[in-house]
Amino acid sequence: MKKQDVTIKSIAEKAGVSISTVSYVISKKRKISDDVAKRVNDIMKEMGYLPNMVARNLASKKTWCIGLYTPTTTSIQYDLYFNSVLVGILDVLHKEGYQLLLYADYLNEQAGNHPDLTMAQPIDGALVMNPRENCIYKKYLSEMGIHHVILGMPVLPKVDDHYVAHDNEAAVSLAISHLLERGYRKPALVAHQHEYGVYGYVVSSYKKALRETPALSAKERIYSGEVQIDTGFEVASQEFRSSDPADSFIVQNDIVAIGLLKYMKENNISVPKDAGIISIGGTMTGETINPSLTTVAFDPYRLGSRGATNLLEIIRKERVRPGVELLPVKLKIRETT
Amino acid sequence: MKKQDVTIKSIAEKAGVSISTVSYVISKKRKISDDVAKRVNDIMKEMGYLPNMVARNLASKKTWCIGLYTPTTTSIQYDLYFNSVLVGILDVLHKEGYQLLLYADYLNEQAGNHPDLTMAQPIDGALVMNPRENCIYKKYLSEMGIHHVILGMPVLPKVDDHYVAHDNEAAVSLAISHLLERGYRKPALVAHQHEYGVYGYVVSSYKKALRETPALSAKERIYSGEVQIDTGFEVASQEFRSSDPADSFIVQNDIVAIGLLKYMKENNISVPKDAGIISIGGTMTGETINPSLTTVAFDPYRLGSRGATNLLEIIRKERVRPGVELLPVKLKIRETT
DNA sequence: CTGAAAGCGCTTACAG
DNA sequence: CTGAAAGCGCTTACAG
Repeated sequence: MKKQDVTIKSIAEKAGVSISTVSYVISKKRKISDDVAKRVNDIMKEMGYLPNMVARNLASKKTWCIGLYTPTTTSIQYDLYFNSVLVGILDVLHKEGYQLLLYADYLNEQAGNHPDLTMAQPIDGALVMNPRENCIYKKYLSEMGIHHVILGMPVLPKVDDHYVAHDNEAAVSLAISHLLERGYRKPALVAHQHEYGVYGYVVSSYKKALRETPALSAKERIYSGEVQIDTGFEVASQEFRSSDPADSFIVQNDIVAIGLLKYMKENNISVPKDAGIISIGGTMTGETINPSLTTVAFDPYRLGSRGATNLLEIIRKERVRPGVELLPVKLKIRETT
Repeated sequence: MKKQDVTIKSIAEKAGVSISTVSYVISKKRKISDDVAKRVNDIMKEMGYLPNMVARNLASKKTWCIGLYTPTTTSIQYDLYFNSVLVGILDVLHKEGYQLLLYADYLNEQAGNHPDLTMAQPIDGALVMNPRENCIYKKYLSEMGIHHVILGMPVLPKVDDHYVAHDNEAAVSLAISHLLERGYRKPALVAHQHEYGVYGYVVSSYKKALRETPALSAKERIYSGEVQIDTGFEVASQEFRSSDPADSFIVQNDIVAIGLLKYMKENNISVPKDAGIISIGGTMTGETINPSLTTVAFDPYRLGSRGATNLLEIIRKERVRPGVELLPVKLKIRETT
């Protein structure tokens, strides 16, 4: 008899009790006499019994699975930010006995129905990382009435959205005041693509700072692009060929900063003397490159663990009101400013 | 009626057919008359019916879930290698309609039973990344008769092990001959910890090269440690304080190389002039640091996708014999040699 | 303290 | 081409 074939029924027969008794021995939801409990437990151990979770889930209407809907695979592939978020989530779920189903965002790329949705395993709740405009997953979760928490800024936060995000507006103003202090006057902004929720916050915070700070050039220099080296390179080449180039760059990602640095090195623009760079939400990558990158640091591990914690509270009905949590950010001055 | 409450039964009633007919309309395992099929399909669409996968899985004894057992969360957190492997896996599973359950390796850290195992959702198969000696997961999978493929070298490959790995032995000899070509004579090796399967291969390949290459110093300089910056720093400080220090380092990871570089910078040891560094299986990290890191490049995306592909073949019984696949490696010369 | 039974929502032989 | 029914392996009211 293979271990997989040992069922609650075979245990019950061998122990001479009913299957409900075995079930209660396992779940401890009912008082069982000591001798029966011992006999059942011994037999379970002896036969290497492991309950079939699919059957349990079907009967109890609980899956102990959480879904994680991540950004596209291309952005996962080069960004350590994802790793820390993931680990934060795993640590919490693991402690509470939940498991993680991972979905990469193939969906928004293409129209129409998709196995990710139609064939999806039932889950008790979900985490949605950086949903884009019209995120199909988010819509699906809402329609299905599945609890979910957003990691990052929703595009248009609704009153009943639960989310955890870093305070991106504060991050931008921190970045700008640091640049100002260092003597830069013409900061450019390289934001994520506009379909991400964070775009609006970052851009408006940038515009506001330009408006309200007389010392800064009023000219808005706003770019956006994918998380890849080329994005930074392209921005730099456009900007430095303009008649009135920026003297500093705020980027939303270390990878983009690498592209900027590459262009500047090739064109003998000295950092931080001729131009400064500061990233928002930088990872270890910014620490290891040369020159090391000044950053407004986020805490992605915390983002993941807080999101998971809030989600579990919602599932357990311990948390009812929309949980909106803004995580603090912190300036780390390094060599590029 | 919430979408979640629409079942096959409610569809059947509304369409005036039996539930088996509805089931067959969905699965297409039986010829259904066009008008019935159309009526059922229309009603399903109208009511937003999505099959309950838990019930389906229980009845059909198939879960469409694959488990991924990864290394510890600490090593995930700083290593982009993991990301590429993950994306390779996801791409394949996604195409074939499988979903991924992610398990981080908390288990080997602690003794005794664990929810990861006892409460595990049933899966159709598993991928085990870099199992360590006495890996409990691997043992569990074998005992349960669950198909699995190892990503990376098993500690002691058994005849019926399926695995996909990079050719680490070839990587080491490639590294050594490159160092030799560059004029280095006293290479040190910084390997992963010995409980990982790859340790033996890397070390023996290193020893063999020293033995068989008269031009090389015969002295073995072998270190091992965790994937973190400190490891490299420590190794360098030990080595350079010895009476006969190495003139070059082969490391199994970019992160460790960063530690080496840090020590050398602080101690005015010039790279590549005074000492060379070459990594094995380097990621984008090695490309972005300064000086950029010479590496024997692996293809982690391929590792993931080949592993997943092989696993699905095994599950479908298209592959019976142990699948052992060694992936080729490729030298990328950059600035540290 | 324990058991017999209904039910979770499907799939799939069996029968026609 | 279609239906009635058994079964997947559990949980949990219901009954005693």
